[in-house]
Amino acid sequence: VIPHTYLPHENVFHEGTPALALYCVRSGALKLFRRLEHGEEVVVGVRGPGDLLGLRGVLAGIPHATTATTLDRAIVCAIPGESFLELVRGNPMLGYRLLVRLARESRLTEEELVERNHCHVAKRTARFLAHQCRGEALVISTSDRGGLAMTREEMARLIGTTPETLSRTLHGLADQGILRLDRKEIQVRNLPALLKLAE
Amino acid sequence: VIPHTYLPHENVFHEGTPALALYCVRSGALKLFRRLEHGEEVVVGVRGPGDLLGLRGVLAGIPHATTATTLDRAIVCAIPGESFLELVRGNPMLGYRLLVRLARESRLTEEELVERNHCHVAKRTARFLAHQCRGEALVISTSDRGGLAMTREEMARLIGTTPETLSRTLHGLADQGILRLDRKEIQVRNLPALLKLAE
DNA sequence: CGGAATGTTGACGCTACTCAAGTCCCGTGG
DNA sequence: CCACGGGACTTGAGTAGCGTCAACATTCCG
Repeated sequence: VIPHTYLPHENVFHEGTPALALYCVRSGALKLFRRLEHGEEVVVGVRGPGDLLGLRGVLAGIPHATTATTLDRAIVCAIPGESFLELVRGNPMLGYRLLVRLARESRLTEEELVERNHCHVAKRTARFLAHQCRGEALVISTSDRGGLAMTREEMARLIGTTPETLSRTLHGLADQGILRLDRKEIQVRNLPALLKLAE
Repeated sequence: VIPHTYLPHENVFHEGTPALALYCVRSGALKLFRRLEHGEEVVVGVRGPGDLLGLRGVLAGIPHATTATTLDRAIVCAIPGESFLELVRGNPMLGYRLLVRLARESRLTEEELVERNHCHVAKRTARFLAHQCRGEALVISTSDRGGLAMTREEMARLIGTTPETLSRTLHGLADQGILRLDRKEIQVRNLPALLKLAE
């Protein structure tokens, strides 16, 4: 119940630590990821305003499965786990609504992960870009208008690939006239085509 | 609340159909899978006794995301969705326990899917085999003792690969003396080594 | 201005899929 | 009983997609 402002690239909680609290995103965006033995970072999802983080750990009484890191400036409220659990136990209607929410969320996560297994990088990239520029045409990269500021490295990880492959993919899209690449900015020139690639 | 016995390879419910009921597995095993545009079948999980199927669809009031098909003979109880929801609404403790269960389940699913993205076929195969022969040494294939009866095709789909690749992988393990392959049966000759591959 | 971080590009290799022969097993029917 | 046919399984050759490594260009920033 205590809002806190995080800077970009701060951890809200860390994989493997006890789930002592749950977090409610007020503004900004965060990524949830796991780290493999290899050290590689696997992004499991991106969350924004209205989303709850760490819910499953708190409910199941197990450590957080993922690390939550801010993508940009974000305001996040921490809710102590114990008092939250008491609240839920004392408030059936809240419990029910959480149940519905968790069911929905769980399905979405499953969908995303299955998609990541079976879609090519080009499609995932198109989807990512389409999702960033909701209806509009400007996205990303050390610019501060419209989209997030992020490096190719970060973008690649969100999409689930490497910077090299992402670079090739983006330039491929640019060659088709779908994007316009300028080191600081990715401009969508042909949204319908992008959406078609994203299917 | 009506138990029903299914034969192997019967569908309990089908992806895309309204989630009118939820199902409780009494005995046997089922696979949950999605079908992609391509027509390809993606197995999302395997469920056994004590597991609930279709929970998320019923709770969220959306169609089933997956198809549930029996792997062998299975007894499954159907619980009408509406009466289940009323039961949950009228029974906070039940709701709370479901919440915990869903949280756990959701995490396990996530883990499995992430693993599938990032482990090689050999490792996933080893894991599958190790999971089948819980501590013992015999598994699978038109035999009826110990494991399930299934074709290479089915096994491949559960592991998330093709029959050809699975065949090569199995014979690779056999060459290392870890397995003994006989058309009707896969025999584990070196369980520790198998477990080490499965990590 | 120089060094570091970031982005781009090329060459290469690896994993696993696809396609296409086979081979083996089994049940069927002559 | 044997020949046959079909399905499951195996094996090989070819290939696609993408990651890795390395060289290079560019920008940022002290």
